[in-house]
Amino acid sequence: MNLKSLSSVEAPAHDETRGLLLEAAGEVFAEIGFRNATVREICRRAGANVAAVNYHFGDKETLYAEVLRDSQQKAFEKYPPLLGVASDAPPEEKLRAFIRSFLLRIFDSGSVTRFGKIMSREMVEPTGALDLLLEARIRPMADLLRGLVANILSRPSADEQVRLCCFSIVSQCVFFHHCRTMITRLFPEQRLDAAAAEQLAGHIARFSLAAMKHLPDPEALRSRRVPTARRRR
Amino acid sequence: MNLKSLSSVEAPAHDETRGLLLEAAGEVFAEIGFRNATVREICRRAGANVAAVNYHFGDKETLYAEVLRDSQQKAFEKYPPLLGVASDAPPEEKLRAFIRSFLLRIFDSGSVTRFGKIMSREMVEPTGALDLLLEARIRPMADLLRGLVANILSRPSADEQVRLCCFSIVSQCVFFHHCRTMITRLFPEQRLDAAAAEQLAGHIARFSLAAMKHLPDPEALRSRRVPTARRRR
DNA sequence: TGACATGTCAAACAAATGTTTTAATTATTT
DNA sequence: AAATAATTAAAACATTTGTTTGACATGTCA
Repeated sequence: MNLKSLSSVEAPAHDETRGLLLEAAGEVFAEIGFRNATVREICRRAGANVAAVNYHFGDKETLYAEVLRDSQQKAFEKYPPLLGVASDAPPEEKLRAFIRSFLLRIFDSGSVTRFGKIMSREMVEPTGALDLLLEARIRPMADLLRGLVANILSRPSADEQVRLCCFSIVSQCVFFHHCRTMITRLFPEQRLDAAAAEQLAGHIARFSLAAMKHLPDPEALRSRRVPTARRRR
Repeated sequence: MNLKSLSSVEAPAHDETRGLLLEAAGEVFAEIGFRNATVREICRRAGANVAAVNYHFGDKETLYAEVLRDSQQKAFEKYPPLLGVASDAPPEEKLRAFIRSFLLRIFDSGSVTRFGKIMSREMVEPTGALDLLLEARIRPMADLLRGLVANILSRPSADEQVRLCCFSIVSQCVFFHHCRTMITRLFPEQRLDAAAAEQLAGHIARFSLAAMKHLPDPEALRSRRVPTARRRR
């Protein structure tokens, strides 16, 4: 009857526990990782029976893959790689936007931050679920950044210098979730929240743009190393 | 008799298994981490009984702490922070040495590399063992770097700009063990070994020095943001 | 040699944990 | 309302894993 259709719209009753499990699993996996998380704890938080995970998802691993897919979707929905910048903007501005949304994706409070936490663990201890994200999300991001950097450096995308600069930029962004523990212990004065993201994004963009604009030319650098160079200074 | 003292010099016979356990544990912990490692696998590799770990070290955690202490010791013995640079060298040259030895410490083949692998995991999932290293090794390194950067930027050590630049430099170094998985999947052409360490160290030093030399002045930057700035261009 | 400390080993213990089973309950359809 | 399907619940299962135990061997020293 209409009562059924109505309830199914505002709250999907029949798979309510499935949703609760997904939510609880997201929390737990982000907090302590796939291996350390127990289905018992997940079910407890979801207010469900221990058997619920296996009934709704088959096994723990599939649940994890589902959580990763879900959190990644939400993270990129809220913070697309070039958030708030026109498609015809200059590459420097696009790079700033890229760095900023990267950091916001990490420092967002709430459930979005799960994606970053889970990804940190995937870097050190990859599961099969990572491969799904790689081609769908990560590689397009990498290609986008490579294009921007190539443009800024006026060099081909496949250039070694371009690749190295991409490493330098991304490394500064991921640093803050990978090393959060160490940073807060060594530098308690450094805040790590959404407000800090804006500050850090500004620094990383300035630092990287200054570097790329004034990087010594690789060809000149090579010839400088040759012992038979004509001029010593 | 002298037979005993002789054998104890060239090979400590009486605690031979202890050494074998330490070695095997180093391998296993570096490969799969503290949580995933089983004392059974460690003992198997050491050719010892399952009870050996508890007999020689008390428990698994103490063994882990011992491994971390040992690997850290060896890593810094072989690659001190300012490897191969005179104490009166200019700060730019010291920074180059700092970056280079950082990377060599990571990419060294053999048992030294364990330190980097274990540290990567400690960043994401710290154990109690991390605290021991923090004050003894990590903080002195951080202070050293901070001093160099402050010198290069001609700013006080406590300056925010200095702290941010330290982040930028260290992040580029640690990137290659934290994200090794992702890097090799996205950029199979990027080698990650001792030879690559030299190449990468060169890039990171050039990139960071170029950035710091040409970073816009923070005071000028702040005033530029003020809406009542006198001159628009 | 005999007493004693040290080290090793096989077996067992105890707890944690992913998964399965089977019955009960609830919802949906005929 | 009866039948059928979907979901939940409690208990049990099977495996893994850190640790302990008690017997046995080995070396040391009086």
